[in-house]
Amino acid sequence: MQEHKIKPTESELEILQILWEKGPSSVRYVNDLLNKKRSIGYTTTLKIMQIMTEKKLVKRNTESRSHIYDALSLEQETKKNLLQTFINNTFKGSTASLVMQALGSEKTSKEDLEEIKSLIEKLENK
Amino acid sequence: MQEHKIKPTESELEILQILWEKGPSSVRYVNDLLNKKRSIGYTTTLKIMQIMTEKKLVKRNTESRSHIYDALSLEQETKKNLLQTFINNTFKGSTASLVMQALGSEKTSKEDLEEIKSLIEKLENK
DNA sequence: ATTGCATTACGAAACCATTCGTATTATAAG
DNA sequence: CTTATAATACGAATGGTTTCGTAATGCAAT
Repeated sequence: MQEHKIKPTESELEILQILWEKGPSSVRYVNDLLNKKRSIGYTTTLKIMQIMTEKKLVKRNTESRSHIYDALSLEQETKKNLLQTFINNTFKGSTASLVMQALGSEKTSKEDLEEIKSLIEKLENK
Repeated sequence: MQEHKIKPTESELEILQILWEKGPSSVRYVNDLLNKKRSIGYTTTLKIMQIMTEKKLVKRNTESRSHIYDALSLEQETKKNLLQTFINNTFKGSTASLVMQALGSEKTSKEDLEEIKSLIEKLENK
């Protein structure tokens, strides 16, 4: 369990997503991946990851020449927190409003709709 | 249709929610409502609303002594944009992931679940 | 050991949101 | 008209993110 609310910034979240997906990584590796999406300098990525270390969003292994960073916050936990904050700010705390808006305005595949429907049915039978 | 992406800050969104719900309002009125949730100075609220005017998030009528502000962006449109950005940043663009996370980790009432289910069924029959 | 390269460390600049103190202005009451 | 009150205008401080230049450092190859 975390002490403080985990609220990564957009840049930090970008990096966390990479660490969650790829596992422990060097700055070089993360920066290369980021640059496939947008232009960002190496030292910028480094700086953000150093700050993330101070904030305990990641931990780093400094044994080898190039430090290896690993996410400390869990993907699920973090997304859950971010989502809760977002629902509170934007949909006045109503999960249903969020879901209606999401499904209503976005194109979701038949398979995804089916999956969501069965989740709902599972939730209803509890 | 808007030229630029509408991205109100948290404070601005707080104010927009009030304007959407209550209609055109004075700074005094908005500030009083805000202070039911949290402590915020009158001139702070004023300043934010002035900035929102510059950003064209609201328009203001300066005819009377106390200016009356009105939301320029539509509630639906704005929330849709914010949601899309959030899904992109946090759920890699997957609406289904967002919905699963939302329904899975939050307690949603039976009525809401039913409503969502019938929305899904309506979407499936198109 | 020296050189060259990649990495980390440091610090500053630019930008933006938030906050509020103070000054100015308009209105209403007397 | 004068004064008190309430509103707006202005500007500045604060705090945080993002960005990057430059310096220092470690490592590997010669």
